[in-house]
Amino acid sequence: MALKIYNTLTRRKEIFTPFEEGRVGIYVCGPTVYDHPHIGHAKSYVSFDTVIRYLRHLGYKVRYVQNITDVGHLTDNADEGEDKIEKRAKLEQVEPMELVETYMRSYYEDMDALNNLRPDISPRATGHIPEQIDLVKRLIDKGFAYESNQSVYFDVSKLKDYGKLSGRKLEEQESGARIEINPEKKHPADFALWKKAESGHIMKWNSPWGVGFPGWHLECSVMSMKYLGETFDIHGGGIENVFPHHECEIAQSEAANELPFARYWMHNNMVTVNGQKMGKSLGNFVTLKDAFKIFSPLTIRFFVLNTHYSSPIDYSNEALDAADKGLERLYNTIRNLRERLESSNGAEGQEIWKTKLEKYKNTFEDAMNEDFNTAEAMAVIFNLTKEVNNLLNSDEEISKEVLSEIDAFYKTYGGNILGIVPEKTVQHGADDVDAYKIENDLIKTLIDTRNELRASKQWELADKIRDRLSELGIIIEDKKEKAAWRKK
RNA sequence: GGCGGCAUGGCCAAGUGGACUAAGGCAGCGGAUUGCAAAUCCGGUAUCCAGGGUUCGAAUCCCUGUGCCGCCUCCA
Repeated sequence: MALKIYNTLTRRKEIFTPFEEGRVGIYVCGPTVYDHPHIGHAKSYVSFDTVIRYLRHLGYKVRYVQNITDVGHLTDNADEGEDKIEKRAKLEQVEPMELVETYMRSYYEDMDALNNLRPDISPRATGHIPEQIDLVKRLIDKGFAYESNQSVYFDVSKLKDYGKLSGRKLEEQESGARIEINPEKKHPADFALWKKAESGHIMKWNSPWGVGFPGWHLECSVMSMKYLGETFDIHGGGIENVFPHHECEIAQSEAANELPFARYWMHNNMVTVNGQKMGKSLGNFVTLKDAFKIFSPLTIRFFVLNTHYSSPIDYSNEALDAADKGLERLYNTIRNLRERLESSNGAEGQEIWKTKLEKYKNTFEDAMNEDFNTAEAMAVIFNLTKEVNNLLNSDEEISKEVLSEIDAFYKTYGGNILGIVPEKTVQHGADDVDAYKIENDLIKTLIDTRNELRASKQWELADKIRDRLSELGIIIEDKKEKAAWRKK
């Protein structure tokens, strides 16, 4: 079955065919780094990370470009107001570039924790000013842009299909409904390609039109075409950026190149917090650093992937608790499986499991092929998990081959693709023998003592040890062969 | 005002015309297992916001209504 992607441009699910055989170029709008990343970033970048992981699984050679916006675009109405980065830099009394560095590091720190693979190229807007100026020049030369009071605007009336992504028609827009009309523009929908720097503006560059800075749609056009070509496969971003940001990117790029820009547009939906929209300007956002204090990053990843990328999710402690427990159950099984694998000593393989795993692989891929249906893909993993538990609980001997094939399934599908299964199941367990040697030995001693008590039916004392350990966050499980323990 | 989306069991959430007698997770209930637990397994639990229509057949398509949300300023 072929991979299908919902394309915002055509408003339908389409079979994905790359522009160049075997290769995929994908550009995803990155963050503006003027604050710590929040839970909305987690949704967006976990979703696209999974897309990239899956494309690679299918055998494509993927080039993943995700920009860092380090020029603060403007705080309030269209093309007016203060620069966000400068504003924040003033507040923190640092250089804008110092601020950018701090939050860029913070961003990668959190993305790494979420187990997102780093993009192949992370271009920064300030590193591509000459290219941006070039594009503006080309647009002026072609008659798609005009200079006005040392700023340059894109003339939307010159582009006949402006609005094709968002489905807007110029004449339907109620101009000035929410924003002041800028008298420098010919048409209210015209957007800035280059802005004149007012006095006091710090981040500014020389240009043919005077000292200024680039308009906020420009960088994405420039950097995507520089690294992926004038026409490339997938452009991703948040749904709130369909208009105006992505619409303007298309306008600029296609006007300049006279070629189609991105072929597939993918938009992920938003995060609400306790039912309310979360937005930077609303100030109600949950930073990932705060969320990580309560929930593990992989729990958040699991939570995100449990809903389709194009659906909104509501962040709440209850929802995260549920995700945490589900993930824990999965980890329990994988830990048990791996323990069993270590102590297993051969026996011949059970052919039936080969067939079963084949079936699970196919259903998993069928789900992912349907526009990256991660929720369904995870259901496949849980269905398998139930069967694996049955197998592990049964008295029959299990071959090493079967155990390792199941483990390989978890590693590939749960690990490489979904990114929720770690190589080693350490974080809820006691597998990391070296790092916790004393801890491990102490607990083992207690368990041995307790086993002696149990052997002589001194239940009260045995239970007391179990209860006390439980208070310390250590769960003891009495099994047939030996008692196991794990962290809560 | 314009454009777009959503409404599925107690909660979260897949499914978008026919093996749906509706996946999966969480919670709860009954049972198995256990010295008791934990972990695990088994079982029961929804007719898909309301009304109308199309169809041999609809959660899935169309219309109307109700409710919620997003975009039209920056935002992932």
